[in-house]
Amino acid sequence: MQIGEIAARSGLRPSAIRFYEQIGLLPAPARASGRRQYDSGALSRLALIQFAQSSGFRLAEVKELFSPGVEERAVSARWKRLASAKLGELNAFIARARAMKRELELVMRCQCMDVEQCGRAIQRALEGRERPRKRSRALMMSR
Amino acid sequence: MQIGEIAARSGLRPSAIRFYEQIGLLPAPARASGRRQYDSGALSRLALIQFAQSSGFRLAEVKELFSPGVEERAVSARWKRLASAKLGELNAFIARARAMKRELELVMRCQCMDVEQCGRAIQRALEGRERPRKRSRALMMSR
DNA sequence: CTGCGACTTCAAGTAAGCTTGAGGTCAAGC
DNA sequence: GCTTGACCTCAAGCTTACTTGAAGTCGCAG
Repeated sequence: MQIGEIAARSGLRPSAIRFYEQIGLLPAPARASGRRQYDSGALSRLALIQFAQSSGFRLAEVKELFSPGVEERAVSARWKRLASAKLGELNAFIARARAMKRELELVMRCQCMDVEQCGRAIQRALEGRERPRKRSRALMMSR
Repeated sequence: MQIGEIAARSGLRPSAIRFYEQIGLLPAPARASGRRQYDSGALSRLALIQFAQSSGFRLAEVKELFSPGVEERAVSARWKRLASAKLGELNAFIARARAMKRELELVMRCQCMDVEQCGRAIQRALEGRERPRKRSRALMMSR
């Protein structure tokens, strides 16, 4: 299989596959006259990468999943460690999203005519309440 | 008020305030011997920016909130339009996060010893199921 | 006069996960 | 022999919200 075919089969673009190889996520395959030749093992590995990504893992975490340490020789052990950390992140994440929803519901009741009025209103409403010291950009939305 | 003081009062860094001015989010204030002089209106505006951000709006959206169009002259009208769109995004977002949680719970039951085995298992499990055509990176976690 | 701290501008760097572009190679088909 | 299409490498671009760094200015204290 050349890169175009494995790309089509996995639903990824050739550029993404080259990128995975570049960052060490996918082993460099054999070459025939300069072109990458893949086997079905590569396809499974791509499926695993995609699944992990869809479960919320970053590529760096997927990489960690792929690299056996001295301890966790079984991949299941690494999955479990990473997954429970990720579950915590997701919960924090959902909680933050819900807090945003509550703020948005307040916003829906805004009656202000101009930005100045609204700014003062917000300022009064927030007055005395402590401000987070460090700006935590907790959430970024999809495009 | 010089930039250092308004920064301290708003909890932002001077660099962030200059950046807001640069992208047209904050009007350029008067200057005294080259230095920016702010009034309390600027402080309210910063409070509004921070509140909008914490409600999930991007700076581009906040900018839109600040710019009256021909129609929506009242800021409340712009808030409502933006907020209802954002509510939709947030719901999609929470749904995606929950789907991730379900996948993670599957992962927690993994018994595989190595990556190859796990890759094949995932591949079999996903077999026949349609793959999303476009990669939608729906979620990014906080750092 | 010198040093200090706070300010100024402008450009470049950061994270993540790729994509895009430039410029070149290669085998097959006409 | 030439075109076409798929591949190659390497570098740079995209997005967002800033931060960081370099190099310079400013007023005030000592």
